[in-house]
Amino acid sequence: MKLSTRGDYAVRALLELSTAEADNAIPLGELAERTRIPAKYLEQILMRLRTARVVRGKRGARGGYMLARDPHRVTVGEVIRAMEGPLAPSLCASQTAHTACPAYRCPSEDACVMRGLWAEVRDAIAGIVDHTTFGDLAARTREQQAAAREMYYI
Amino acid sequence: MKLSTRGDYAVRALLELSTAEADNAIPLGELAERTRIPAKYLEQILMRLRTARVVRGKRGARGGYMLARDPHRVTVGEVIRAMEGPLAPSLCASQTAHTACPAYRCPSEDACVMRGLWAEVRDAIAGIVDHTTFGDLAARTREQQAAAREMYYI
DNA sequence: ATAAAACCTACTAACTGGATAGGGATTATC
DNA sequence: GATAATCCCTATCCAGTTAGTAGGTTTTAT
Repeated sequence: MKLSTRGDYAVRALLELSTAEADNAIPLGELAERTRIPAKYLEQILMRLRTARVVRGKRGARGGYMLARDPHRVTVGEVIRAMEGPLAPSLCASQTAHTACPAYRCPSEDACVMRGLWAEVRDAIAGIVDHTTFGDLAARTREQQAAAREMYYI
Repeated sequence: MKLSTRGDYAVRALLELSTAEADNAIPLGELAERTRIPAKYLEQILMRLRTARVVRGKRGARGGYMLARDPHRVTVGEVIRAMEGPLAPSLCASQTAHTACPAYRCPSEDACVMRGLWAEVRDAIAGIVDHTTFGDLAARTREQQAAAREMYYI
């Protein structure tokens, strides 16, 4: 159930964008440097995120990338789905990309025991990632940093 | 977060073995036929499951495969891990195969916001699959079949 | 002895992940 | 209006994994 680097990179880059000031575009090069993600690879990821309407690009000099919305309105789940596809372990249990069950002995959608289990798992994952926004993550990051500073002063 | 066919096949084959009578070995060919999984591929999967001590093979004529334990003592989580690796979205949040966080800006294990989130997801998944056994699944299957028969008689 | 079966190793084709490369289009600034 | 910075887009490449096939060796019930 591991995330590919694509998903991991996307989340990390967005967290970086979320902690930046609103309406302040960060150029690819700087974002890549800050996150230590290969620039040209990050560019492709940002293209996907743009297609998903999660980020916006501003062209030309002084351009860069910024969140397309308020960080509190961008969920982690939406980003993971954009990068990795549906959350469900099996497409027969997916709400966003449902397909028929591949099992030979699947009695019917409603009666399929495996599908029931995969749907439980999907709901459990979605319950977390769809209710966590980049606004939340940015806030937690700030809290952590404040806590670290306090430690330092003692 | 999708399962590969390997994981899906493994679970389906084990469910088939779980509904069989105890101590009654099912030969590869029959298991493949019942589940409609390519026989030689299923064989490799069963080899892995044997290494994981989930199934046992009985050689020679009248041989076949059977569960190595009572179905109620084989969890879905254990099988998924054997086929797909750790459940956690990132290895930094894995309990079974922990490694350092790959993020450049990771402040520390305990303070890492991303790791916290991935750990939540891992716990949510594990909470389901580690508490669901093939005994449970077999029972649910029998219930469904009984319900289907009842429908038929009405 | 024979046939049925697990066991094991090697191979292959296709796909995916993780990049790298390079050119075209747009825009702020001088 | 030239220029430099920047996004935008497509192509290519390599390595590893997935999904499957093939064919042999060993064990065992009959």
